[in-house]
Amino acid sequence: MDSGRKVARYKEIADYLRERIIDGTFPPGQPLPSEEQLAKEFGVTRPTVRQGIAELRAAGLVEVIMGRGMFVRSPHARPQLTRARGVRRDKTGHYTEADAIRWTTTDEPVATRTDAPVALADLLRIPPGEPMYTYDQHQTADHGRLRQLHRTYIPFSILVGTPYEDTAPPPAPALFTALESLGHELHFTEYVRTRMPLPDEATTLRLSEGVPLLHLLRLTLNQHDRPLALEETHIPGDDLELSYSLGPEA
Amino acid sequence: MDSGRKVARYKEIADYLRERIIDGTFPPGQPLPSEEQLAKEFGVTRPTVRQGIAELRAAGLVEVIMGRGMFVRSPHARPQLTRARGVRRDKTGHYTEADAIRWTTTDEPVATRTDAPVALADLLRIPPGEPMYTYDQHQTADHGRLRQLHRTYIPFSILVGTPYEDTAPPPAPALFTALESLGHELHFTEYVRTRMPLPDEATTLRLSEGVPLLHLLRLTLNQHDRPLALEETHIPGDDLELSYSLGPEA
DNA sequence: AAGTGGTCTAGACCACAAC
DNA sequence: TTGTGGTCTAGACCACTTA
Repeated sequence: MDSGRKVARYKEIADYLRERIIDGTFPPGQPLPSEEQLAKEFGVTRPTVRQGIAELRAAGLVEVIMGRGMFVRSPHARPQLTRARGVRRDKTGHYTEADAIRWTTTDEPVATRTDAPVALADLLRIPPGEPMYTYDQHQTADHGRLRQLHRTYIPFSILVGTPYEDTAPPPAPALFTALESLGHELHFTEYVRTRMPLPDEATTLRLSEGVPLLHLLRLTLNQHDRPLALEETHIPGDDLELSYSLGPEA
Repeated sequence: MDSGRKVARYKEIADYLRERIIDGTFPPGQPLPSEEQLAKEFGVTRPTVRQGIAELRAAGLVEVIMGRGMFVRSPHARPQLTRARGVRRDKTGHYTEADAIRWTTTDEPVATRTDAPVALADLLRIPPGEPMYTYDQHQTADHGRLRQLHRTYIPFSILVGTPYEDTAPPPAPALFTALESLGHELHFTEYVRTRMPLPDEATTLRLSEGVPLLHLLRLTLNQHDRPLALEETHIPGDDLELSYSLGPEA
């Protein structure tokens, strides 16, 4: 007979630990009881304990370090960093990022030719399969504590009849200065999505378990609302926030 | 001897399924082989198969329906909905949301009095513990397909010496019209974060496993950059994206 | 009734980290 | 060497869904 118990034993264990993590009884960084310990206390076997822990790992509430133990994370804490999203022009008219982070690109960026997949072609309002210059950059800053994957897409069709027809323009944000020199007046739309990372994304961005990523798509448009370029950025979703300034619009 | 094998059996199973989900061999909605089936094919026991599946669930790649089976989700698909973030003023000068979604609030919103926790006090630049009017709204739209949790915070100190000292102002966005009538010129800053939901958040927002949530904080400021109010919104992170328009700033 | 996933036991052996 | 988590077996029984 099992009717007396409504919740699974492993869920009781997960709830017990989660409550104390949320209410601060177990503060961030604190080592939690070992699996063996919890198994004894709750009168269950280790696999049952592990099932409970798996729930907390997937929720980003704990971090498990092999051979050392299980430690409290703090996914609800105020993020360490706020990244202002936007594009500025300095006194000389050059475009820079609003957050002024100085990225180091691992592996010098090289322009490659790719054909637009439907999802991107849609945003850029070009036919699917149309060739684009593509920069793929794995960037780090602050001594490796900040990481992001950044891609710049520029359709060939934007560049025909310009000095950049044969020599690729630079990746963003220097790209914007180049585009402006072609007579475009720029504005931008940024799209924000979130999802869990794939294993390789988790590895390159050094995401720990239960940490989602932010997926940004920034579209560059000219004064006729024609899409000129697209950037795609993948950012770790923990410990940072984005900020946008919203003026009231008429 | 285990030396010949580098990767765990359950990981092989997860990789096998993940690859085929990503490359489209198993399209969204497709039922995947049963646990029993996979156990037989890979020559392992069911718990091992389940460990592999747990990984895909946590990544939002599959959805398991009790008694029916396991089905492919599509967390990488273009979102169904784009929500333009921002605040507009219509012809009569009233403030409205840029996305023009017509929310239904379950349980009529009631202004309650709460004391500012440090995190919010910080943003509002008021002392921690200062009293605030608080509206807590669980909103749905599009026949329940859209859901969000929305909170509006207004510090008492903003309202002293105004007609709203005794009668609470309305929640946002009607709040903005009220604030403007007090002589404030408004602008806004929005902060975007992401994290995995807590169990109760997953329940109220009807999030399936492996789906992160978006956490928005929108600060209302006046012409002297004084914070007037704060809104906190929790939104499901799947199947929708936010959009922001970025003008180049000088 | 048959098929699906959900929970749990009671072990075993391994890999890694710290002492 | 000891303690930690990581992997896996070989079952058992239950709850839910569909036919």
